[in-house]
Amino acid sequence: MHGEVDATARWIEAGLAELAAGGIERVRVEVVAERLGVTKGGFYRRFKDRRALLDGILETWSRGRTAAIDQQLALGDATPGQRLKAVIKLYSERVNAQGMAIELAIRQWARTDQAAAAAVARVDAHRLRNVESLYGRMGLSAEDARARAVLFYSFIFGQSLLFLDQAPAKRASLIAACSNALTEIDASSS
Amino acid sequence: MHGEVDATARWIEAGLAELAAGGIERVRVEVVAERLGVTKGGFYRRFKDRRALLDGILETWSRGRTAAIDQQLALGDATPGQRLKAVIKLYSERVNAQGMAIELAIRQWARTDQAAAAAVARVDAHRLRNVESLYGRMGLSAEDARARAVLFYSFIFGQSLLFLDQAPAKRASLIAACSNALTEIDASSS
DNA sequence: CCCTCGCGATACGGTACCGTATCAGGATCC
DNA sequence: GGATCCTGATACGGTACCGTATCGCGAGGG
Repeated sequence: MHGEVDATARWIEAGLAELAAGGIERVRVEVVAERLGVTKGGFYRRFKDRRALLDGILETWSRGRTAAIDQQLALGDATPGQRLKAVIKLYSERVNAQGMAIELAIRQWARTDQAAAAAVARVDAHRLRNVESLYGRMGLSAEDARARAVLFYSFIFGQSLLFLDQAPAKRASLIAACSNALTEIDASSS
Repeated sequence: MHGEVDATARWIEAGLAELAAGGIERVRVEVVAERLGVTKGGFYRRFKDRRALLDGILETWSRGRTAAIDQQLALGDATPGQRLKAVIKLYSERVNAQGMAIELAIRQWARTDQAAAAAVARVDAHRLRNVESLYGRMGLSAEDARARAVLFYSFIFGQSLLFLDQAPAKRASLIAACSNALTEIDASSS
């Protein structure tokens, strides 16, 4: 009986780790196999080819991301501002370096791969809808909420591009300042 | 006589094009040679190895970026707000898709390569200094100006990650809205 | 007019990877 | 206790690339 994790999932997991470590180009069948401590013998029994692994990675990633958003949506009594700050913290904290590395690698990959681009678009739509509604609840018009949501996520991804090696302390205070700027609403909308 | 462009520069130029098209992993000696319409025969006469080409690419890129900033600094009678808007426009316009593709590819590369990380850090420091001083001239404290500059560049890179395929019209209006938000200063700093 | 020399083409061996085919060793079923 | 599977190891041919060595050609200098 298969009391262990599905072996297919293990291949995908290892593929994601490799993706985080060196981009999609490093997700090679034999390299991932070595990470798993096996040879590629069993790979082609579960996956048609390397591309099938890549598609599995995309599927797992996009499912996980949208699930995380839905879960974050479900926490009950936080104000919109608190939730926005929580999202920024979630994405900018050192704990999540692996997740952000995967995110960036997939986005880079999406520039030349249709399937990856579709997965990213799906996840982004989910994210923007969520943050947009938070800004809406803070009193912004639909249009302003949309623009603010775009600015919000642009910041989240942008800051991870900007701080490649920055000292954590300095980085934290800068992010906090931006976090404040992004979670305040002033009445001076044009 | 060598009336043509330096052949070394041509290799680097072609390498940058390949970098934009598919990331650093696609910058292969034989691939770049094909783009130039030659074989790799002459390559190893000018470059020690593939790594030397990559270093040349970094050098050319970082020099070009810092030069562009200095030049942009030199335009005389624009207000800080106008200059900030001009920078956003410069980076977000479709014309510059190639430049942005190079930028993102190098940043992804920098996640696993020391030399690339150093080049990016050099260019970023130059950029942040410039934008920071513009915000300073608009009346922000040094600290606030710094944070605002970080937010500014995070947005610039983030939006290029966020809009992989978006319809240009929708994209333009969203960027305009963010552009306004980033170039206005209100007195409500904490 | 030949000699040399810089240049790119060609040819080569080596490596890392893909995908296929085949094989051996345990579990499972009868 | 054998026949049957399921699984991962091994072995193979093919491709794309790296870096080196060699060669032929055309341009200048004597």
